[in-house]
Amino acid sequence: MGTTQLESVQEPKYWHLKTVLSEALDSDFAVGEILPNERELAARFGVARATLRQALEQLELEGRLQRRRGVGTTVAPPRVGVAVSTAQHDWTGGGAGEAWQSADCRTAAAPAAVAGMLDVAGDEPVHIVRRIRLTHGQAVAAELLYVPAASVPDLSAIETPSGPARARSVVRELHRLGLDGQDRSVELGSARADDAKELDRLPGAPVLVVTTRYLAAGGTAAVSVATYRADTCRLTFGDSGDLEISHDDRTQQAS
Amino acid sequence: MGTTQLESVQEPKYWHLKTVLSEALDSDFAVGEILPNERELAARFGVARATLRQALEQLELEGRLQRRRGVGTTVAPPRVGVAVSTAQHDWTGGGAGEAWQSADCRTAAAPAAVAGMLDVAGDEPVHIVRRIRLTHGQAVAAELLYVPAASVPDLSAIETPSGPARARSVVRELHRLGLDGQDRSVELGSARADDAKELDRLPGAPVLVVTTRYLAAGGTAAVSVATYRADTCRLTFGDSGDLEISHDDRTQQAS
DNA sequence: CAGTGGTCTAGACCACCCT
DNA sequence: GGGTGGTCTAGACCACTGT
Repeated sequence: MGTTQLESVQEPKYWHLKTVLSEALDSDFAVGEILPNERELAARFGVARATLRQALEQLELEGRLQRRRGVGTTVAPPRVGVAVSTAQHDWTGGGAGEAWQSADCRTAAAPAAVAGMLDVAGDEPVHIVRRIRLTHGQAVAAELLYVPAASVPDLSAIETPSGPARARSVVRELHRLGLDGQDRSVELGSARADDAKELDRLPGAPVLVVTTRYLAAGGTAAVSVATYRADTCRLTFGDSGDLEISHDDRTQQAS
Repeated sequence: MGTTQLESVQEPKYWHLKTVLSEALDSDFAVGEILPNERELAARFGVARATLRQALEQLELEGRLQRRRGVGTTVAPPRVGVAVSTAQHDWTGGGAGEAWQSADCRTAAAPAAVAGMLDVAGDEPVHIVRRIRLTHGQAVAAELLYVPAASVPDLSAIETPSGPARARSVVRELHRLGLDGQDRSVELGSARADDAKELDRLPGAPVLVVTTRYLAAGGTAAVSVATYRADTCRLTFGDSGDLEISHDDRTQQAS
């Protein structure tokens, strides 16, 4: 019959929804504005809530929305550019409005994967420094810095054996070593419970895991595993001075 | 009554499931092995399929599983380290077993965000080169390389106006410019339909979006937007020679 | 064709935040 | 307490892959 097959394509509903919402966000909403709640949105678009949520999840993954339990869904600001640069390094603390905040230090065996990158046995205890990275007052990353005892020989063992003060001591001693180079890798992960708490996210939230091996005196002086909030961060690797991308670069869009 | 509250903690089922599955993968399964299907797994753990799927999704996000419609769920190999280095660059093609494969070239206006990074007007047409990055025969990244006409003045306009041959010409001309530096950023995104197809993933699959601005002769010579499969890739930024991390570093785990 | 993962529904209850 | 997002269920059907 004359049933014109409009929408002949078999595009998933949630994908189409995401596109529609994405365009609505561009035109009808300001940053920080709160959206109608999920039940109402679902009703408005004539889909089940689960389907709507699938679309919202994608938009959150792309950094366009921010959802908080008990509060609501808001339009997210553009992602923050976070420098993970080579030069102005930074176990010192970093520049401008940014900072690593040493939160704690304990001594324990490193996970096998980390022990393998350090030059230590799997069960040898190392200093484990916990740091939080703040940008504009917001926590954007949580880091575990693994430092073999051999890297900080002058560390006075008598001082406070743990806590923030100890953490700062370790970082200070480490800094005196100088730095020959570093190897770094970035991959996608999901937040462990403790990291999630520091980052004000739910466990399992997507994070960018930056693993750095610091080289000094011909060996591996330390290994850092930093988890950055993937929803709000854009990692920048400056190679020639800073740059400010006027970033309305909406990560990806439907074709 | 005497209902002992075992499992008093309020840990989501899918989270607990993920942990259990993760340990099972470590001990009972080999890379490439196929898991029981979702309906059976769900039954075996006494949960709804949707709940099981939530756990599988997380494990896939962390690169531990690979799911293919019509086939099944298999245990994924460790992530591939993909060099996104500073030195041996690489609009030339790259080293060893790796390569960018120029697939196509067309001329059109760049998206607003890209035009802003280039020094061109939003509606000025630029060369858009499509390239695919192969590693061990597998496509790991799809790239769009935006090249203003001004960057490749010697490009003979008469030659094939589009297609792979044209793409290679543009890259060759670009390479003759030399390189003063580059700014790079990495963020999480979701695959557009066309990228997803190249990467053998479904639309919306998580990808690492690497945006690079190539600097030459005091200006921006080109901008590259490359989307890497987040499930299989670990981006490496070597700063001092190569390294081979014996990487059984399982991105993240429950505490 | 049978079997797989992918999408979708219409409910329910829970954990959290605010007032 | 009322409203929000987060979890979970038990189904159904679809799209794709292999044989």
